[in-house]
Amino acid sequence: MDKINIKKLAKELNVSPATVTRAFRGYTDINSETKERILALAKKLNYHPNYYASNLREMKSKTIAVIIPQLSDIFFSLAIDGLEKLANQKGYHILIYRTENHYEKELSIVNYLQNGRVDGIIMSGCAETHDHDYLNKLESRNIPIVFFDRIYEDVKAPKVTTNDYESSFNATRHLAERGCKKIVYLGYKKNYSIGKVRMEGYLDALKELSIPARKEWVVDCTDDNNKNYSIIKKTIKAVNPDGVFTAGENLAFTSYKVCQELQISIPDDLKIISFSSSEVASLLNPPLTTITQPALEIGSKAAMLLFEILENKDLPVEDHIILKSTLVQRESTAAR
Amino acid sequence: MDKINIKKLAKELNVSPATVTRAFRGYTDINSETKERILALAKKLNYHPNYYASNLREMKSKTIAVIIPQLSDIFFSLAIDGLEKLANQKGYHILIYRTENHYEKELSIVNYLQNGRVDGIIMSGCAETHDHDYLNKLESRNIPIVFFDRIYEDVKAPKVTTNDYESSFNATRHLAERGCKKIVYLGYKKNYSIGKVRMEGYLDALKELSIPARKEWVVDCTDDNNKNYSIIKKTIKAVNPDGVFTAGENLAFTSYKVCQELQISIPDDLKIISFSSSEVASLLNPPLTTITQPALEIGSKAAMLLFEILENKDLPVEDHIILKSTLVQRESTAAR
DNA sequence: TTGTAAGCGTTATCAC
DNA sequence: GTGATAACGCTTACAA
Repeated sequence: MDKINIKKLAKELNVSPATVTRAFRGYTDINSETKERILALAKKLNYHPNYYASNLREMKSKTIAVIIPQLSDIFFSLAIDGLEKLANQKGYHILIYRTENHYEKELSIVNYLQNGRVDGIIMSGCAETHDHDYLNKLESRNIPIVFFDRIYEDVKAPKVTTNDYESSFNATRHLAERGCKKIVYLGYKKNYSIGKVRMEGYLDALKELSIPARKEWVVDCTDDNNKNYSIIKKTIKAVNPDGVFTAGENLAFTSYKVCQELQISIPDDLKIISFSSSEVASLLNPPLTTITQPALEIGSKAAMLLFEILENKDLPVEDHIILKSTLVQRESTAAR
Repeated sequence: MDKINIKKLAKELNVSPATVTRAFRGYTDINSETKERILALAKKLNYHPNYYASNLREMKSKTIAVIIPQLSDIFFSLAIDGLEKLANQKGYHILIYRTENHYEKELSIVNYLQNGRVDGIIMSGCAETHDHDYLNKLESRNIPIVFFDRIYEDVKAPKVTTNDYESSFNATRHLAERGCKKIVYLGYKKNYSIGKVRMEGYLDALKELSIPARKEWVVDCTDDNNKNYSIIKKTIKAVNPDGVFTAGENLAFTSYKVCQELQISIPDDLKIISFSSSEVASLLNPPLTTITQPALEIGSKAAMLLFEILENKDLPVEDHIILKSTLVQRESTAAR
């Protein structure tokens, strides 16, 4: 069997290609009997309108790109689950790109997407400190962006985040209220927006609590759990903190490991609180006090914003949606 | 500024569109000076060859679809991380589709993909017991599939799995060797291939150990942690097992929760072993004995197979790659 | 209700 | 080295 296309299908039935299109697109100006004949043969021959030809003709793709650092982080995978669900309902398709936190990758992905392949982009950035010209170029192409979680303040685009500053502030105070005096902040490289904001919440809380912050209390971690293990171990040995606030759950998990090895008891010797979206937090030993982000909702809100823009090019949309995180207290910060 | 395209760019420089293509595709039959002029203006005008036009012309998309039940499962997100990495190296793009374990969704996704949108498909199925004609149709379109983890035996396509049967057998024996006599298997609906295979490993191990299996020891769970909570609680109360073997880590996590509430001590009253790819297993209370799957490798192997097929349409590729899982013993199955 | 024909933006083929 | 031209498969005016 030769490759089927609209012309062959049309010829087979003695109709024109235009009529085949009418059948497939659900237009009303077509005899219902003709339509049935067309769809029946199409099914038999396994004909489907070629996606690329349709797109070329229509100049839109019903596809969006999602750019994130990585997938195997429960926060991002939840966000994408939420986002995909909405996209699916709206008939959109999702291309996934991972930056692995490399600026160069982000740059090349975004540049690539200038080719009109997607109608819009949802992203969580990894290059806060870099120049963002490559993103502004998208505007001239009418490819809208929506940011979530790791945003760029200097790019004019809608954003969805949680109340990171406030949450960090509260987390730090939470530790202090439970008696901690030496509170370490384990965060990510300061060029991530969230790294910075969370650190600021932490520092401001210390200030308000009249705890003089020390340089060695603020620790930059990486994406590599093994490296983090060394970093955290070194920090705990050097600083001997009684409280640890971590910007990501992996850092908390790794801190648990370090404490296990150093025979430091949580929460008696050291209290830990962490940002986390994972259900396992409550199953750790001891259960981990978390600031839980509404990851699914963040994803679907970001998608919602993008679709609003795409479906309503002129109307303005909300500029910055802030979803609240929740502090869930568990045993890792229990006062004894 | 009007929308830029190859014709306008060519006109601007007094060259033909063909020459512009030569510049962009790195062909050698072009004056290097001309090439530079073209690329320079292209950059200035932010011109990129239209993706859909190229694809229509070339009849290939350098895009693959990945169909999975969900993303927020560490196994799948790791697999996709591995897969994306390889795809990226090979210049392929990834479309993500979630079935949420609904056969209808899988069906409609696969049918949709008949439109030539992707060059190939990598999938983990959710409809073992259904008819798989929709997948066979892809063959006539020359769209290859590679399965991973949740495979369909009756579809002729390369597969990547772990040694599920053997691992389940060993896990069950592991429990028995540590004194368990009433071993419950918490699995997923039997129409998943892995659900079935893992159950068979469990049942055969019981047989070999001369432990008569009882119907109520084999429990079907769902994708909903709350529902599972009720199911597991009911089972533990009814059966009062001394060993639990779970087919997925969420089931183990949930079992921990149930034990917490019922004041059942792990591993003294009940030992637990589970399939899991998550790094948190070792941080649970107590640390969970796992059968750890090489999730990243599974993803990249599946991608590798697909690319081999795509780049070498005629040559046969390996039919079934089996990667070994590892039993990592921790405290949840300690003999006391 | 249907058919005709133009055109979406590329790229491959051929001619020069 | 370069240009003209046809085709990829579809959709949409417009005509009938």
